[in-house]
Amino acid sequence: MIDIKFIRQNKEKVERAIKNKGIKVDVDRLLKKDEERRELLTEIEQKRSEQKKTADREKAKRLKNEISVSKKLLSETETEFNALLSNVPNLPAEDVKVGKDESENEIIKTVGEKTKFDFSAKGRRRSIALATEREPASGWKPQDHLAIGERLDLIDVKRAAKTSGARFGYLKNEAVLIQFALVRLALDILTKEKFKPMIPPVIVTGDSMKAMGYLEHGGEEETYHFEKDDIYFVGTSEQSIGPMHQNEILNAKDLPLRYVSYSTCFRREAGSYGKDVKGILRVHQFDKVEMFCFTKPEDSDQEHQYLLSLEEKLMQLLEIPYQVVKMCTGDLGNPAARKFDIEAWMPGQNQYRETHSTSNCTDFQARRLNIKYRNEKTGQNEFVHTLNGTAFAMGRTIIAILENYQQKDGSIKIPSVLEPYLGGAKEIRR
RNA sequence: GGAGAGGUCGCAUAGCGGUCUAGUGCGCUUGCUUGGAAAGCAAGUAAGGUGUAACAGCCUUCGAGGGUUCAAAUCCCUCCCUCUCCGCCA
Repeated sequence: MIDIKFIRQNKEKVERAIKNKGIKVDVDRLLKKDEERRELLTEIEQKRSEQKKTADREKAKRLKNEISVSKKLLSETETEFNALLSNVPNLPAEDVKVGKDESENEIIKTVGEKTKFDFSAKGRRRSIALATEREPASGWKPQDHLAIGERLDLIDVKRAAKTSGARFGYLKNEAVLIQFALVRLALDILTKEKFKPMIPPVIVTGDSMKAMGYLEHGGEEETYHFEKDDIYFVGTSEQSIGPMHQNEILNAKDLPLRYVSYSTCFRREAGSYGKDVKGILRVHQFDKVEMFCFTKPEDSDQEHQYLLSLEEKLMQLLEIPYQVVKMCTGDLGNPAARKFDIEAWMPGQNQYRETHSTSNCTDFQARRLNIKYRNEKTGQNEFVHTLNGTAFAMGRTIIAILENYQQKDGSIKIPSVLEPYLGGAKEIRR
């Protein structure tokens, strides 16, 4: 949520931000409702004050009726006001490029060479950085994760379709062990960085979900919503970690407050029919290790860079080539002021695909969640900033490993950083 | 799922139609006192909105929402949550 006072004083700026995010909100009407709302409020407050003071019962009764009429008007006005206000997205940060959609995102960094498959040394895969000399042997093409997964009995989407429908998958055998290895690796790295490990609820109330800012502008369609109880399955554990401190005033000395949480994530993937239908790249359910931070406002940009650096560190440990993409305004989403994605090179698809995402949501979520800290300098309670970032999204990271680490003989080399977590296993072979 | 008890200012508690502008204790802050500390004494001690140059003022909030009343922490209704006992269960 954006501060209504800020909108009053910066109308043009807000309208430009809305336009740049590719969203429609009637700011004029919002401001009109704001004015109406305040007028009614003043009127009611005056009458209430009078009503309290008067000793005349007749007058009190008359005031009571007048107040009740105005209150009804006020409640209607506020309903519309709130709806309009919650549709105002977070403002993009100054340094974010104005752009229409993902086609205008900027690639700001590329790390590692696209994996080349040099099989001249009989199935031994060279390190990513060095394996640049040769083209693949003639007639040989890297397989995609589904082909690999089925051949090595690691992934089963056919049976998942039978039990659960489209866009589900069974992970099997070493794929499962790799998932838990990735979880351990992420937790080991991040607990050293003072992140508190969490396993959160994957179901949250409607209020929590709304506060995180993912329901507006079509977001509702992306969620599994159980209307009977007004609860949602989370699409990411961010939606469960953020609301945890709802209506709290955090201790300034505890900031930045960092959590790393492991949870299953649920997405309806409505509107993505026909897109990424192969394998487990885009599924309704996957597990993810997620970072979430609460910071002082002045620290959030630095924290954002820090989250990005941790994501990169994790990818570098896996030795998977990737690029860092900075989202343009049109691809930021509702709550984010700035967002970076990491896209891993996926040889089976011959393209970079998103595996990580990190956003600085500034005070947008904190306002709705009412999470503050005491600013020692001003003596005031101020809203904190919230940030989130992927540590590992399991399915996609496993895809990246299978596709980048495949050998000519059909086996998969285990990334060396994961070996200790897999009892020293070095490869998957059948 | 069944039965019962309860949710009040950071914590603990009182209040059960107007005296609540929510009392008291603890905690905390400041001052006095002290060589310093403790104790003692005194004062203060929420959030939000509106408003203001800034104060002031005014309004709201006793789990949430509705209702009764001139007047609600207090009465009524609905919902949420917590605790105890029973049942079921990984």
